[in-house]
Amino acid sequence: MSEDISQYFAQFLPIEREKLDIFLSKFKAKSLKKGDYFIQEGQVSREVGFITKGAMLCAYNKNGEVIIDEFSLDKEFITDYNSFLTNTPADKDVTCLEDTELMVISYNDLQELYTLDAAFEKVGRLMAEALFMGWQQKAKSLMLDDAETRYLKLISRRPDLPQRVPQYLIASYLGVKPETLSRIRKKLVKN
Amino acid sequence: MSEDISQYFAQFLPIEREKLDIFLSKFKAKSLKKGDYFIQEGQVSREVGFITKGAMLCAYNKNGEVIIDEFSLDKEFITDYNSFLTNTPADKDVTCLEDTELMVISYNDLQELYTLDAAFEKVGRLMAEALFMGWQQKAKSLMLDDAETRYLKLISRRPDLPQRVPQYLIASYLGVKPETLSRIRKKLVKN
DNA sequence: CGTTCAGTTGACTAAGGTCAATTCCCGTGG
DNA sequence: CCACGGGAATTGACCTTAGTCAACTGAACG
Repeated sequence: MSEDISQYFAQFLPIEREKLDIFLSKFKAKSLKKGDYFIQEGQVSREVGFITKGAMLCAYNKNGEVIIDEFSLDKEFITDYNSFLTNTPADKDVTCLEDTELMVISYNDLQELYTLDAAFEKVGRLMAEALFMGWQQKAKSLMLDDAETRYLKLISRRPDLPQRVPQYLIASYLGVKPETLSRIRKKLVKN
Repeated sequence: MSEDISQYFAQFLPIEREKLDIFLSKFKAKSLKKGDYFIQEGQVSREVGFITKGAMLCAYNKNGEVIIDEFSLDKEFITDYNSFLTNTPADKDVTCLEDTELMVISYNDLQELYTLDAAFEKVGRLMAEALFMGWQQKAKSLMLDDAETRYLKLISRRPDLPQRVPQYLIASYLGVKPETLSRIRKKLVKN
């Protein structure tokens, strides 16, 4: 629903209803089934998606091995921004862990909005800044935290994750093997 | 010199000379000595710096241990963007590895520019997008690459770095101990 | 009921960390 | 000009920790 996107923006950005409606009018609904690709490595990502319902997975492929970059659940934006912004092939896969409903906006529509009104340019800037700070936090955690700490942070940030995704994918996200995550969890319940 | 900033923007952003001059007029020169702080953990960063000459170091403090986040050399922007953008205390130190000359712009001046003209808003968006993609690349490398690969990437990206900074700081950047970097280097020359 | 696959557990291995000793480099002062 | 001192870098011996491999358990599904 468009209302979900409205609420998402309202939480961090004051924008007039009228302009918000123009913005929302550019989004189109998209339905994907569990296992479907939203973005495939090597192809250019030409749209940004907003997940209204469902769960998706960003993953790198390291010579055969799947490395989870991020889980994206309801009420989040998703794309390969690098591919989207620079019109170059994506370096990751984005797939659906569950049947997923999206609202998508195309690159061209977004650029058109930017030229239309400085308010949209500002939305773009604030979103880029927010994304940027999120990635910075992620890099910081990768530099400073061990797997156990990152596990605890992940489940506190996304408490429903263990119910929705298999544990071996969480292990991949943490950068450890499933056996190691199993041992981390065992140690945690003992304490 | 202002000209360095002009060139920096020219390389990735078309902006009219007139507007660029307004932008540049907001920058002030700042000189720091080797060892000086540009940003101190716990204090709010209220300005963005552009290094015209010198070398700086972003570092986290992990209970006493220094963890290098990034080296910043000539012709680069620098601040704790998270602190700068959200007006919250910085979570890292930024110090000078060498005597350093900067051009700095304040948060208020930057926000004023944003309201002045959509062109500035656009500059802000493009810079945020560029920063964002840089951090994404960094996180990707932290997830996928081992210390040896990250070392090779670092010295190919910044060939002069080994001459300018001690090796134990590079080890810290790579997330390994000085002994380990020494062994990595030994192995590399043998091959 | 049996197959399948995720998750757990144990034994072993390998890679990086730790600690200590030694060498190298460079600036300072005799 | 050379000797010395101190921090950086290297090297070796040992230890800790996560990875590997294999066996086993358990829940889900036909």
